[in-house]
Amino acid sequence: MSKSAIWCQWTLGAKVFKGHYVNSINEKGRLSIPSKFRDVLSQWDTDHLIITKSLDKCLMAFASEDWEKMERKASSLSTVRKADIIFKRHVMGSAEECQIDSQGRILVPASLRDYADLKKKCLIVGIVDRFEIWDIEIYDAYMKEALKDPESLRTELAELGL
Amino acid sequence: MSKSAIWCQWTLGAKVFKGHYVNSINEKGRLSIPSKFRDVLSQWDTDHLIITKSLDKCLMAFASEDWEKMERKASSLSTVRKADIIFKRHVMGSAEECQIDSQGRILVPASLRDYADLKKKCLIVGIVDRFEIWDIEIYDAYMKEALKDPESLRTELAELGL
DNA sequence: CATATATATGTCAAAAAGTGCCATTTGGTG
DNA sequence: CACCAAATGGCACTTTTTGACATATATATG
Repeated sequence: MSKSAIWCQWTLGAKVFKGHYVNSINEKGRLSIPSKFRDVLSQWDTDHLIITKSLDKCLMAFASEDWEKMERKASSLSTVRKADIIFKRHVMGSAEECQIDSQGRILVPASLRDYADLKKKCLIVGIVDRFEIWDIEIYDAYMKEALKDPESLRTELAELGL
Repeated sequence: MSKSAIWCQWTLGAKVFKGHYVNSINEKGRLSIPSKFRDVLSQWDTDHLIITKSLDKCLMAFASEDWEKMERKASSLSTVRKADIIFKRHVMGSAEECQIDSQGRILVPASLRDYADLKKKCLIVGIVDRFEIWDIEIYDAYMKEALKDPESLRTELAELGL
């Protein structure tokens, strides 16, 4: 499937994940999914998410349709090439299906909670076809670092036509 | 059999092994299999696993159906080529059948336990048609090393369209 | 061959983790 | 300010995991 085909899909009026939300996770790992995001999910008529580790210290959440695209990509990766295996172990291996309960919450599995070091306040960031879950302090520190050298970031992005 | 044929099988709603779980192995080598994985096994209507050594310092576990695929592949390997023989000795030769008990536990045979250096906390990683069992410290060290240069990993993966 | 030692298995119970439901709080909107 | 929807907190209940202990089986040793 070409990239442009995917892109078309998003331009045809489909709802996408966007925006920043700060929600709290409790001691047992329950976290409310922002209602706007539940709206987005409802267009796939699904009440579950696939949650997995990002390469960054945060989690990624997908609707199952989009997760399957990831799986398809992963299945074409090598079983011996190092980068490929690392990706499969880390990203594919840690994926878990999470049911959204009647009050719009999920239980974030313990190992994922630990990985992203989710404490209390979580930042939920919509990124078109998926969203990320960060511990808010970690996110703040990360962005502070990322924006420390804004000029070279501008240069890189400008090269991409932005 | 082509890769795409295998892939089709997974898209037809079959449950697959996925997710990271941290369980403890006791002094006698007993280890709980995550209940989600037992669900996956139940679709094959089986209560035993084939466990063997990975090329990495961890174990691999298969449902018997999928193990047979491995055996078929192995039987097509050369009897004289070095890599083939090593693979057969190491992976096929060390395979053991483990019964899941009424509480969902297996006894990990001593030789395999030693190989993977399983101490207390084990990480169990679902990888579609099999799962891996790691000592958690070894896994962390492995991933830390693997992710040490995240930028080049990102670059490599980006080249694959990820 | 009898005995000691280690290894394996079965069962029980405590502890930890996950789930469902209801009540309260929060925050936005008219 | 009153209303509504969204988010959170609390509690009871279920399932899963773990630890402990007793019994059984195997292996080694004198």
